[in-house]
Amino acid sequence: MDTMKGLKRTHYCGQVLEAGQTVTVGGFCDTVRNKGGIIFIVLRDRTGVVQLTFDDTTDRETFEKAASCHSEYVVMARGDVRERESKNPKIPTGNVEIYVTDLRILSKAQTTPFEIVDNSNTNEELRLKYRYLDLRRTPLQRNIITRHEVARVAREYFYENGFIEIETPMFMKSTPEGARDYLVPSRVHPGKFYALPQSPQIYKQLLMISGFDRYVQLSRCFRDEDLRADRQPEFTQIDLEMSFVDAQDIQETIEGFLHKLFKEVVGKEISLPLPRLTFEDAMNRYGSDKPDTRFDMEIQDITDTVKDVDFVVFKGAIENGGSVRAICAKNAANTYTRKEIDKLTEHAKGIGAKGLAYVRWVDDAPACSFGKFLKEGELEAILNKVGAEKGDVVIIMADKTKTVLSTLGALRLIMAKKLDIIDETKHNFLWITEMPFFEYDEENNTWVAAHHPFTMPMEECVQYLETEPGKVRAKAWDLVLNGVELSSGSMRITDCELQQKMFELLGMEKKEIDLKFGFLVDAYKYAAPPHGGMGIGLDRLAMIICNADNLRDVTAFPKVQNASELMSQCPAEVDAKQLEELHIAVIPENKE
RNA sequence: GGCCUGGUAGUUCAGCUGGUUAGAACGCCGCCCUGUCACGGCGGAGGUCGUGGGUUCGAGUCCCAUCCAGGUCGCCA
Repeated sequence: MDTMKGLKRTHYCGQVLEAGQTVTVGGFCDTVRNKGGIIFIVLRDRTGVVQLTFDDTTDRETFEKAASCHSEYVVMARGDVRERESKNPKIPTGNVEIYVTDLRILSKAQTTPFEIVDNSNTNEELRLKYRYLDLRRTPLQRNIITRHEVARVAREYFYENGFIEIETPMFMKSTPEGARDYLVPSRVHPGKFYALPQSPQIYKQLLMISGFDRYVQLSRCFRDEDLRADRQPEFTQIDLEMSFVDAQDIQETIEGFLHKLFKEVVGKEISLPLPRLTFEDAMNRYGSDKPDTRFDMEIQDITDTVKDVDFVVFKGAIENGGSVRAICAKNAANTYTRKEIDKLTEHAKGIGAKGLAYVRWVDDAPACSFGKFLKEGELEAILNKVGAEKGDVVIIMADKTKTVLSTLGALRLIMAKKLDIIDETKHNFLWITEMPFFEYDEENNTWVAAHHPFTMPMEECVQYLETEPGKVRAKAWDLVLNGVELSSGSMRITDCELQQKMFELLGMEKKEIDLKFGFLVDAYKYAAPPHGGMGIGLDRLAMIICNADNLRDVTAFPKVQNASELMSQCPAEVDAKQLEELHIAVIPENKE
């Protein structure tokens, strides 16, 4: 094995070189093409590839060394740049090659468990086990670097706009509301635990009370909940808080950031201000609090149109205070055959629907699943109402309005995907405003906070706090991009009395409040500027910018669905001795 | 916890209503090749069919259980 003694890297592989230069490069052997009398090695580093060439003008020892190189060996090479005899227009450095005079094999590689190629079909499980090899692949390198660019622009933007970056603790007090906490035991406090932050929420509010005025942090957050494609147990937030502002100011600040980000990283000018939709409108039109607006297919209320239809399903729903709503899928009749609609219905049943009615308009006569209940003109009225034409499929559902909306909202996404009508090049941002303050917990028959308990209600709703909690809207908002919730923010309560009242409304006893949030309640007694803030999911933002459909593709070392990491095999058992030091006894899982 | 999908050479896959010695491509190893770039030619090695049980004369294939991975619902104030 060689050393790099006497060599110093002068260029990266992806840099465009000119004939006549003498350069030194280092990297991984991407491919070795040994033609017998001439050898080509494609050398790769994080910037790209360059071709190294060896032939009968190369000295014997170097030539033989080149012949012994294999994929993924780490080498350094010094040599002269020449124009290629046969150029390769497919790569940026394809016009030149390096005639190597000094080759050093710095590290040999065992055959890798999968090929390090751009379009790897290899099972993700294996790639995650050897994550460090997977990360050598160009597409992942590109994603990780793009993620870095997002972080870089965020820091630049917020620093330029007077934000101060302050680190808040990773060890904090557990507050069992909301998501489950990851707990950290304490050696010196037997039976006591820290919690890893789900967000720096409380600390950043305290920083406003301390007068820092504008705070930002790229903060790791932790939630012990089940994973999804867009949910990892640890993730990064661009977390910020601002004083002497209202919702509009905060949103404008974020819009400024997104504008700069997309201009610099995506090369795209997004037009401001970003569109806004109230929560209620979003639910009514898209059946979701995070609508994907890259396509239409909006939900339409046809309750009035069908109120006289003699169909027990419609009638029943309307009599019980529910509604009948529909989505019209344009030109879907060929894709959505009877069989496909049945499949869709099965799926709908799986997510809470009792069934679906449909109209499939192929030929001149639309096929209607409830046609036999219809009187003259009623079908035409429905089709007219939803704007259906020949070739369309109309999906109709009748039930409690909440169920209808959420189900049709889910079907809308499934159908759009299958119909391939989503323009992947679009970046559709959307503010969702006037979020509901409370959610009804059907299991326990109580109202629970939809946000953290420091969220400010809208002034005009304060009067309903005790009488009609369902009517109360919060000074809280979400930012949605292409149907993914990117960010959420709110104004905070600074009035001690109102805060006290909120805690009471949420059913918290004074003792409990003191125990959990006493320090925060106390803090607000010493005056606080009006303030609010947001947390932007950096991982999700990077995911969408990279056009990835999974957070794992923009996370260097991600966890899999059961929150373990396949490479290091964590979480793992620990020594009995360690547990003893921490005063922890493990109760075996109860398996029946 | 529920539902859906998948697990066969190192990798990606094929393997029919159960039936000789489980195949292909890429990768790997050896030899040849002076303009390759998805290099090419010739030859070769490589398999506990995720695991455990069952049905059968006979199981990669059928049944049951289980493990692993993915998606999703619940969950994520």
